[in-house]
Amino acid sequence: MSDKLLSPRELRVWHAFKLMGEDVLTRVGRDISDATGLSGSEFGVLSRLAAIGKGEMRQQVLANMMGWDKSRLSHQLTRMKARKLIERRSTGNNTVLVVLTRLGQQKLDDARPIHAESVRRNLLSRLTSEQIDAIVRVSNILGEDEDE
Amino acid sequence: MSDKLLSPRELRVWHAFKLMGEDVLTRVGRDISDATGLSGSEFGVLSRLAAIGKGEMRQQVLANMMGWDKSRLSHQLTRMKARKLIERRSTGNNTVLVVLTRLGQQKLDDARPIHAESVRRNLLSRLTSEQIDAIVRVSNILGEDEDE
DNA sequence: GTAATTTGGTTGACATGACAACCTTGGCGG
DNA sequence: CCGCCAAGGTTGTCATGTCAACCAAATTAC
Repeated sequence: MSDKLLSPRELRVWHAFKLMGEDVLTRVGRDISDATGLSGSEFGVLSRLAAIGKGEMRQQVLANMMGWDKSRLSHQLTRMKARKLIERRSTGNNTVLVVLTRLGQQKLDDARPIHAESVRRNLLSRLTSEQIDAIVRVSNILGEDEDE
Repeated sequence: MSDKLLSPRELRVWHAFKLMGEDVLTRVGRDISDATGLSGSEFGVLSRLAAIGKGEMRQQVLANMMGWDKSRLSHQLTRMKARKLIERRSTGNNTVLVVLTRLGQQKLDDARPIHAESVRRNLLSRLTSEQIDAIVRVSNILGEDEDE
């Protein structure tokens, strides 16, 4: 069990694990994109913004919710601003508020039912509730920091 | 259960599912890259090439093993050729053989133990064998084509 | 106070991915 | 033969990610 290399069985687990996420993510992303023109990332950002009531949020907070670093978020917001999906509002001190635009809100409303249907079709409806529970537990374990 | 939108519980499952893959993939990729300079994709390509004995393979076959389309593979191979990890050998007809170079083989040998250790540390050792079995089963289900 | 650090964010360069248009070779129908 | 079309790859373009360097405001350390 602890050779220097992975056994064929371990390798199969690894490949299964990799494919599992990529596959489903790709499908859901394409469903959203085909129907609304939003990318999966854009949908994610818009969703989080809208989730907190006023549709505005500091970048730092948003980055944490997405699990992204500040650079990645900054680049993404630059692109989304160019597409008029969000605005950046400076607060005088050195923080920036990200604000949902009218267009962003509307695209989000369009995309939500598509997203819900796609997630159900590509993920939830294909698994038993035991399997779904297992995923959530595994995800919690793997999301923990290594050294604790 | 079948509203137009996802319930908070469904949403949590979705977020858990997304994070699970990204997280672990990123960690393993970084371990390999830090230790050897190979990216995760490069490691994947080299592994597959080496797995089939002679270390050479038609692009088509390789693309299928990776689950990539031909364009993606072609771009990747172009970059890897520039880094002297592989060569392309034309076969006279219109197919191309991808061949592992000496450097590619050596980098692969360096990376393998790192990869094995990282996959165990970040994935295998953190889960029970029941959870591992569940992952493989779920992956098989989700990898099936939608319409069957 | 003021230097050193931390916090919040931007930017440039480069690697990676998706998609569509395009080239070439090989078969095939007639 | 000739016209077509499929198979195998390449290429350009654009979106996305990562990394490191950078800048300014806010804290913290002396």
